[in-house]
Amino acid sequence: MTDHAGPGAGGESLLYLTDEQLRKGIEAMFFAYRGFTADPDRILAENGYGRAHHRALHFIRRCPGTTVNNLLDILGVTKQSLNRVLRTLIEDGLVESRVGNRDKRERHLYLTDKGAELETRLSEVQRERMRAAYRAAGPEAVAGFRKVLEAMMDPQLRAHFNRLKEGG
Amino acid sequence: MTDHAGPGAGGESLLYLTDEQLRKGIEAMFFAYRGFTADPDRILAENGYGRAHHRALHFIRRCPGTTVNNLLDILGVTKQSLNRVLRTLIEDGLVESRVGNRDKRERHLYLTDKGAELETRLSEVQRERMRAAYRAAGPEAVAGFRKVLEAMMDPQLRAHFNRLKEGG
DNA sequence: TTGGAATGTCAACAAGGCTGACATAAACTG
DNA sequence: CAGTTTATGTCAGCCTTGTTGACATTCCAA
Repeated sequence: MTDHAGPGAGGESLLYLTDEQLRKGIEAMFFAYRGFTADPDRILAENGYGRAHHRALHFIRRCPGTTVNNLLDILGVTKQSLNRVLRTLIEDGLVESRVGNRDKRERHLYLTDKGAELETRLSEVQRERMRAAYRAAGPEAVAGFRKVLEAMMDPQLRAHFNRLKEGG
Repeated sequence: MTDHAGPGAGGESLLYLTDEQLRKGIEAMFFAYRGFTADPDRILAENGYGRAHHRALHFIRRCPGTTVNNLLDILGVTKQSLNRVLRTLIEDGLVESRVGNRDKRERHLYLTDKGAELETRLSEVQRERMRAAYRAAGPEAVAGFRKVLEAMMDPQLRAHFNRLKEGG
């Protein structure tokens, strides 16, 4: 893995990165993302949902009462796409949509108990995979992992990312 | 970012991982993957291709002469899906399919000059994003990043991953 | 020679992106 | 108050990319 840290501890010095090393990182992202989504995908398929539903459930749990517009920003899809997903989740009683108090144009989204239950099941297997990977890789690796991922995001998404409640 | 590494420096000891920390890692994967694919997606859209084409081009470049079956394993899609993509790439003169010598049922896949050119353009922007993230995060972070990603893969995919030529 | 493997192809279907157009209600602005 | 903007929902249609099932071809190997 040739750390090749350059001179001092602190620094951004030059970091030699061959095309091959970078390609390997690209492939690592590709294969890891497959693993990352594999477990929840199975549960979703059993219940007749897809990844789009998972994403909505995840962020509604994380930001209870979020508006549709905020969710659109986070997910980066069109309102038509999101609406299709939300409609089924609401019809199926997993998500509740409440008209806003201050601004009655806005809809605030919440998980119902049933929605929270499915979200928990999905999240559980995914967290378990993360936990196992974190443990296998060790604490320093975890810190590095998150640094690189954060640096890889588009700035606007990084802002969203950092705005989400940090639990640790 | 409160790394919270647990007691001593060295160890795998117990690594306390709250659900919130794990969720944050999940979100990091989600947002980072968006960034990861954003740049090539733009180039692909200009040329009327999609991510599936990119994946095929990437692995054909990495494994020149690979068979369709091998590619199916790596990509994890059905032969019908892959075939649709390969057909357009072959029709457009980006990929060449040569009948095998030893086993004439097999098709060996190669990029044409034109295909290599597009792959290079796609790869370039993606490598540039990786390079920037790696540099921003620092060498130790890169090592950790790859450790966690590798631990996150399904074993079978990890085997594929490790079989790919390592440039560093 | 026959079975099975590797490949290709056709058809149909679904999820989940997209655009464009249009509707409604509420809020804001002058 | 009139007009505009904002937030949301909805309809219709299109595309990519995944799926399954069925079937043809080719050819290695027993």
